[in-house]
Amino acid sequence: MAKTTYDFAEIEPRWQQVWEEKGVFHASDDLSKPKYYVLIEFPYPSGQGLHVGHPRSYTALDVVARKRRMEGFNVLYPIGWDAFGLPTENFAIKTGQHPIAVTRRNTDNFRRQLKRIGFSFDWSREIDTTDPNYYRWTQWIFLKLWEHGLAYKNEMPINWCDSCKIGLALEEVKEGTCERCGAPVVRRVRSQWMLRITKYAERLLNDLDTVDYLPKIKTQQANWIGRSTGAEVDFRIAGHADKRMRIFTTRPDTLFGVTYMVLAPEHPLVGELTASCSNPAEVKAYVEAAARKTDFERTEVVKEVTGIEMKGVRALNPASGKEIPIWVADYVLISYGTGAIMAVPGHDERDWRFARKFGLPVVEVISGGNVDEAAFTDIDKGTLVNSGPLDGLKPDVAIKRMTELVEKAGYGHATTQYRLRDWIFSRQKYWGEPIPMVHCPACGWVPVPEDQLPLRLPEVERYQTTGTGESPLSLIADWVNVPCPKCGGPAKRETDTMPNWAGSSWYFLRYIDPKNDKALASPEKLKYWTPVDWYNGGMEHTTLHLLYSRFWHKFLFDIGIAPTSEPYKKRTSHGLILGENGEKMSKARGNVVNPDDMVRDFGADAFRLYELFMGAFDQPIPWSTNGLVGMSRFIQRVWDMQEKVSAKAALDAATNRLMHQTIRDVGERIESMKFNTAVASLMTLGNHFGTLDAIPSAAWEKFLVMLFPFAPHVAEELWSKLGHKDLVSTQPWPKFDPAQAKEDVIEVAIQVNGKVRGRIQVSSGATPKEVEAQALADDSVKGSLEGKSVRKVIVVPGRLVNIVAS
RNA sequence: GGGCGAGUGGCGGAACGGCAGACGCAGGGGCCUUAAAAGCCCCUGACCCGCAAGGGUCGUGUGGGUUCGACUCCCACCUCGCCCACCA
Repeated sequence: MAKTTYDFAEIEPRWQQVWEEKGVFHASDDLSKPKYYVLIEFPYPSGQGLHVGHPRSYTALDVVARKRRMEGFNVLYPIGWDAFGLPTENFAIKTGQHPIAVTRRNTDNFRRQLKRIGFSFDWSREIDTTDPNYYRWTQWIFLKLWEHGLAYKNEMPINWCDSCKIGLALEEVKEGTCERCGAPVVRRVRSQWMLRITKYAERLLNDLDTVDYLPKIKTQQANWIGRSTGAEVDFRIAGHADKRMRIFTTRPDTLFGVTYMVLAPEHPLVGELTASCSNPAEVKAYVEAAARKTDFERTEVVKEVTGIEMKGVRALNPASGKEIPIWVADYVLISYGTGAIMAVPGHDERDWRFARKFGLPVVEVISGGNVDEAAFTDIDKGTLVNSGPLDGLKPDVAIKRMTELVEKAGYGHATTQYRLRDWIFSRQKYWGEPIPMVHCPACGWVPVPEDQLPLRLPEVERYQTTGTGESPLSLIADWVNVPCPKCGGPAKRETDTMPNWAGSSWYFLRYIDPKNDKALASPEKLKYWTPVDWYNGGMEHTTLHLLYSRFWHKFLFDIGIAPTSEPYKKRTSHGLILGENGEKMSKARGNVVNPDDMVRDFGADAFRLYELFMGAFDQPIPWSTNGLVGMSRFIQRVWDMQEKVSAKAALDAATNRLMHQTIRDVGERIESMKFNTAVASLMTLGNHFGTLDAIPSAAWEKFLVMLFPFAPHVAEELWSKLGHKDLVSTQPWPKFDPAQAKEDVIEVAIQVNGKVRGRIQVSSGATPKEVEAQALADDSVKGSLEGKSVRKVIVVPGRLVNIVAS
C-alpha cells in the first residue's frame, strides 16, 4: 500500500457530521448514570470572530469531557452565547443595523468556526442570552431579588462623557478618558438599580473554603471582598451635642494618637457644619472642586494631597478628651467605611504626609520608631505609650483592650468592614435585558407581573444615545407609558437595562434544561446536574463574573431553586495567548491570528494539538504558527504508521511497558492540566512505534483511544480503518496496570560527591544494599575515589547512588 | 504602593529535593531524487583538552543560606507580565 497524505480537509468534516448525526456528544437525561458537568465560559460573539485564545480553554476541557465520557460518565459539555454587549450596540449605531441581526450574524460565524474545530459540545443545548426565552428567566431572577429586598434604587455616580453625552461602562473608561473620543470622564450622579451583594460578602468569603479553586483564584476573590476587622468609633463635635462623627478604624489601639479628623468632601456632616465654621466659602469651594475632579485625578498616585480645615469646629477625642481640628480632604473616600477617618499621623503614612504638609501635630503612641522622620506602622513591633490605660501593652493586645473600653463607654463597637461594594445593576443602553419594573406615582416601584415575562426589548428607530444619559428606550413613548400593574393608574417603565454580567450569572443552570418554559430548569434535572464539576475560564473574570455568579447562585439556593450553595466545584484558569511578537493580540497591533486560517492550512487536529502543546496551560504563551508544523508532521507520521499495524505482531515487553507508562502519564497529565506533556508522552509512544517493524494492533488500538481526546478526527478515521463498526469515541479509557509499566532493569547514576561519574544497570528488584555494593565495585568510580575514604553512601532507589568521600 | 505569576539552549518549553534541557520548532550533516519539495537517519547548551575514541570544566536572573545533593526549599535583591490601587 502506497503512502498517502492525511487529507484533513476531507476526513475532518466527515467525522464531524457522523458525530453530529449520531448525537455522540449529547448529554443524556438518564439520571441514573454518574454525571460530570464540564463548563467553559461561553463567548461573547464579537464581529471579529473567534480568536486563537478562545480554543485554548475549549480544547483543554474538550479533552477532559471526552475522557470522562470514555470513563463512563454522563457528560454535559455545553456551549452558548453571551450576546448582549457594547460592541454589538456600537456597531449597530455605526452601521444602522439592528443588534439582533448583528448578533445573529456573529453567532452564526462563531458556531461555524467552533464546529470546524471539532469540539464535543452538546449543540442541542445551545443558549443565547439575548433570546427572550432566555432573558425571561434573567428578568425573573431580578424580580426575586427585588422581592427579597436585594434590589434597590440608589443615587450613584456614573462615568459620564461630556462630549459624547453618554454614560460609560467601566470598561469604556481608559485612564480617565472616554475610550471613543478621548475626552475626560467626569462623574455624574444618577439614580440606579443596585444589587445587595454585600449582604453575601461573609458567605462568599467563607465558602471559598468549601470549593476546589486554584489558590490564586481564591486569594483574588478574598482580596476583592476585602474583609477587615476593626471598630466603629463615634467622635462628638464640640458645641453640637446632637452630632456624631462615626469613623471606622482597624487600629483602635492608636486612638490616643488621633490629632485631627478628616471627612470626605461628599460626607453629609460637611454641609451640616459649614455654617458653623469661620471659613464656609473656602470649604464650599473645596467641596465643589473635588466634585468636578474626575476619578482619575482624585486617585492619581503622584498627586499632592489636598485638604481644607473647617476652621472653628472641633471634634472631641473620646480617649484623651482633647479637642482636635476637622479637615475635609478628597483622599478620604465616601464609598469606603463611613466616609470619615480619624487621623493618626504618628502611625499611618498618609496621615503623616498630610500632617507634615499642613503643620498638624504628630503624637507618638507606639514606641519603636521615630515619628519625627516617618510614620511607624509596624503592628508587630513596639509598645503603647502616651495612651493612659494602654501604656506598656503590645499593639495586638491594645487593639482588643481599647475595643472593650470603647464598647463599655458606649461610643463604639467592634465591627467588620468589607471592601466589596454593592453591584450597580443599571446601564443606560439599549442592548441589554430590560429591567422589569414600573414606576407609579402612587405606588412607587412596582414589579412587572411574572406572567408578563419576558418583557421584550421593543423595536427602536435609532440606537443612538439620547444625549441626556437616559437609555434609548426612554424615547419610545408607547413602551414607556403603561398602566401601573398594581393600581392601574398611569405609570412609566424603567428604561435602564441590565449589565452584560446579568445573563452570564446563571447561564450554567439553563444548559441543564434549556427549553423549559415553566421554570428556569426543572428541579430534578438541577438536582442531578449541579454543581458544575469543572469550570475553566480567564483570570480576568475572577472578581466580577465569578463572584457575581456565586452571589446569584447562593441567592437561588436560599430561595430553594438551586440545590447547592456553590455553583462550581472546581475552578481553573488558562493563560493568555499572546501574538507572535510576545505582545497582547489585538487588531490595533496587527498580530491577531485567525483560527480559520490555521484549520484551513493544518487541519483541526493539528490546531487542537498545538493549542495544548504550546506551553504550560496556566502561563501566557506567544503564538507560533511554526509550532503547528510539528503537530501536522506528528499526525502525518501517525497516519503513515497504520501500514505497519499487524494483528500477528507479538506485543513485545518494551512496547507493552511504554504503553502502560503512557496510559499512566496521559491520564495523570490530563487531570493535572499538564496538557503539553500529555501530548509529549503520546508523541514518545508514537516515536517508539516508528522504530518497530510491525506495530502490534493491541498497542495501536490503545494508542488511538488515548489520542482521541486530543486529535479526535484522525483517531476516529484510523479506528474505522481497522474495520471497527463502532466509534473510538465510545471506547472505554484504557486501564493503567502499574505492574506492566515497571522496568526490569534500571539504569542508575553513580555520583561521587554529587558529580556523576558513571552508570550501572541494576535489576528493579535489587535492594538498596545490593545497589550500593554494585556501585562501589564499579570501575567508573575507582579513579574519583583514589586516595579518599568513603564517608557515606546515599542510595535513591531507581535513581542514583551518591558516594560521599573525602 | 499592594496582590498574584514568571525568569532554564537560537526559540516554545520538560524536570515527586536525586543524571538539567523530555517533547517540539529552528539549524547542521547524510540518504532518497536528474533536481527540488516531502520523507527518513544522525548531530545540535557553552567552553577547554585530544588526530580520534574519549575526557574535563562551567552552566536554570543575581547574591547568600539549608542539604550528601537545589531549576526545585529559605532569606535578600534585580527584571518582566497581569490584576488591584489614597480601603482608614
